[in-house]
Amino acid sequence: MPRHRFTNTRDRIETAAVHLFVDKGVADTTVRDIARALEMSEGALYRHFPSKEQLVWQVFERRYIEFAGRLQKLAESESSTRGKLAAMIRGFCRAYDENPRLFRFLLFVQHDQLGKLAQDAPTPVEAVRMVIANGIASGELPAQNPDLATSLVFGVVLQPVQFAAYGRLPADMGSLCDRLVAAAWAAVTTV
Amino acid sequence: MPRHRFTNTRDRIETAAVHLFVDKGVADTTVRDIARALEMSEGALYRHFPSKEQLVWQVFERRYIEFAGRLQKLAESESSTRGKLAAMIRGFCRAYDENPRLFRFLLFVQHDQLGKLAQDAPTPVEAVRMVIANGIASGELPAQNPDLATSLVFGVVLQPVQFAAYGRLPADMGSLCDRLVAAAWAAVTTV
Amino acid sequence: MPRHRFTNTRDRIETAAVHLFVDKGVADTTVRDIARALEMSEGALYRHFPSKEQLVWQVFERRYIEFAGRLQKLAESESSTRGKLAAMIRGFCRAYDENPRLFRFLLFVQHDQLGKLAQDAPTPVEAVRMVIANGIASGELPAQNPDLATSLVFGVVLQPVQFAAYGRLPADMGSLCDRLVAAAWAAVTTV
Amino acid sequence: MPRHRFTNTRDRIETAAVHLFVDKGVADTTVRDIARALEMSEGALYRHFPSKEQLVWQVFERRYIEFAGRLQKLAESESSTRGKLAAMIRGFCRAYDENPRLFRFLLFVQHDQLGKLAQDAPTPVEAVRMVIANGIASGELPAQNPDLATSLVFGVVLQPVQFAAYGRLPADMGSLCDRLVAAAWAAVTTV
DNA sequence: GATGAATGAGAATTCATTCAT
DNA sequence: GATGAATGAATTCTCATTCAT
Repeated sequence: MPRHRFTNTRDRIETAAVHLFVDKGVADTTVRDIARALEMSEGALYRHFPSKEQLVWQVFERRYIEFAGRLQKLAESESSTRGKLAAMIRGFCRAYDENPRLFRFLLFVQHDQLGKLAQDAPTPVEAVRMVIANGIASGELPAQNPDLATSLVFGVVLQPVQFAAYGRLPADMGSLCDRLVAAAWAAVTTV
Repeated sequence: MPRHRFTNTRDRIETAAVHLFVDKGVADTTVRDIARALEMSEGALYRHFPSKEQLVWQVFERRYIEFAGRLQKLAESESSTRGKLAAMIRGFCRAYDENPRLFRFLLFVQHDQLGKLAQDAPTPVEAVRMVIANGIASGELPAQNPDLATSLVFGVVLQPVQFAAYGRLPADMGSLCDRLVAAAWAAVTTV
Repeated sequence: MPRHRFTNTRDRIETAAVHLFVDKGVADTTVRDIARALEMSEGALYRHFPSKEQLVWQVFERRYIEFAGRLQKLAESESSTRGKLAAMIRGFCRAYDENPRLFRFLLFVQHDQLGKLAQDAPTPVEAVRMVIANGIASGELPAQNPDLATSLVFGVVLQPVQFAAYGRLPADMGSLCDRLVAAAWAAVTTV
Repeated sequence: MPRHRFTNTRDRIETAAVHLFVDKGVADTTVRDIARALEMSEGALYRHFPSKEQLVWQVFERRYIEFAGRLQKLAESESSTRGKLAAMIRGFCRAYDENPRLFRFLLFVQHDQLGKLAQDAPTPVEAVRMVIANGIASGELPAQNPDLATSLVFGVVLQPVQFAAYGRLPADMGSLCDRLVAAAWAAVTTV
């Protein structure tokens, strides 16, 4: 039985790559860096992905959509708008705490990768926006620009993540979660 | 007498560079790109800055500290914590509207450049944090972690800027400003 | 299995580089020149040494110290001062005749590279100086400044090498060797 | 009356250039370096010489031939071969002590410049060689290859200069001069 | 499946030289 | 005569990718 059925090489590559991408930036991480981190030859890496660019993209796409799905599920598990938002924010915090490096990777490369997503791909932004738009429609949230409200929720959640990354806040998002829920709710209900 | 008495070459370079850096990212902007944009030889650029790295850094440092000073002044022009925060947020919106590209440049390169700032250099983060810490001390704001509160303010302001950059929100921050003030205040007063 | 099991690439590079360095000077030899001489890409060269500067240095260091060791051994094989000096001078001549280009390379780049040698690295100069200092101590040589005497020996040996390089003397040092021994001995015994 | 009739700009340039060439090497000395050393613009330098290459060459040629002439005169001032050689060696030492930097410059750039000299240009080597050839013809020197003898004289004189340049011998050649005369004579009379 | 040398297309940077003012 | 910005060619070095073994 091949060993790599359990120690999936592809996953090891992704993990090492994400690690380096976050530490040094994507552009400053060379294929050689990744190979060395894995004690593997450069050529061997190309058996697992077609190009560096594709590696970035594939990791991003998979995880980004996976995360969007998770948020979607969490929203569906609650009935009220407030409950849905709270659940999603908790999902953010948990995702960060589970794998801060991956989370930061998604944040950092967004700018370059977002444009490549299929037009109709599920995204965290869409998931949150949908909940907010429905909340406005149902009267649970005051009338307002749903995009602006969505950006406020993201800002309230992601900025603390950035601060944590720079060491200005403790690395543990879970401990801040309740406060973020409260702040986000306050922000979107105060027009 | 210099060739261009009125069109300062250094400024032209900075403007063109920032333009390209925002569009393509710093790493993907070559010195040749900048030279072409200015219809100037690559070599000529090096009369005006010693390296690409230094160009990025010098633009960042000058503008970042300049902006920090502006925020500081705005805070001092008001007496209440709420007034100070409102003035600063308006300062953010105005700065963005005056030169969205420069603002986004500062946002994008922060990550790499922040560490190079002198330890005691004034920063926007410090300016806001000081106002919040004082507000907590004076009782105008509820007791809370001032760093977390600072991050909430930044999140509420900067995330809409990002959305605007992606076209999800109108480019004009001025029109959103009052709402951002209200949201930020709500976020930092809801513990 | 390496592409060339028997034709060590590193050695081929060193040989070609030395060849060019001697012909055109180090500064006027480009990495491209070396690559072309080897029918190899420039990039490929960098697998074998980290920079042009290091290539020069590594070739110099290895050969220079190797040669110093050879001289040292030759000196030890004789008991009298005269015998030691004669053996060393024969070593010079033989080294030149074996690989005139390498010898001239060492001569030419000395000036820039000598300072990089470890303080205690064995050098040809030290080897000769030691023999002379001992000869003075034992009375085999008249009392005199050992550094000056050392320089006389080097002058008597190396200047003919230079003349040979310019074509003013036959390329074969071996044929001049006995005369050089006699001249060097005369120079250091005539105070 | 123009100032530069006395403070000849051309000479100032040559002096500064030689200084830098010896310190850093010709290739590593930029035109900008020279301009800065003279507090003069780069462009202005080009009024005084047509190219960097020509600057090197012109300094070399002028001084080299001038020096050859000096040696020639010194040889003519003596009647015996021994006297002629002694006078010339004293001329070497004096030339070095007068301007060690210039002397070392001539030594260093020889390799590249010698080939550009007119075939019949007077050189120090020719001057010495002529004296030796005549000495052999007249029987004052034993029969021998005059080129080899010439190289011995040069070696005995120039190697101590090199040692002085590296700090292995005192900078003052004059104090070594008598010894060098004796050593050179011993070397060319011992066949 | 793996290796790592080799490729080739740039990238940043330098610098002698020119030239408008 | 002087200035110094500008040019443009060259140089060192990097790196994603390929491929013979």
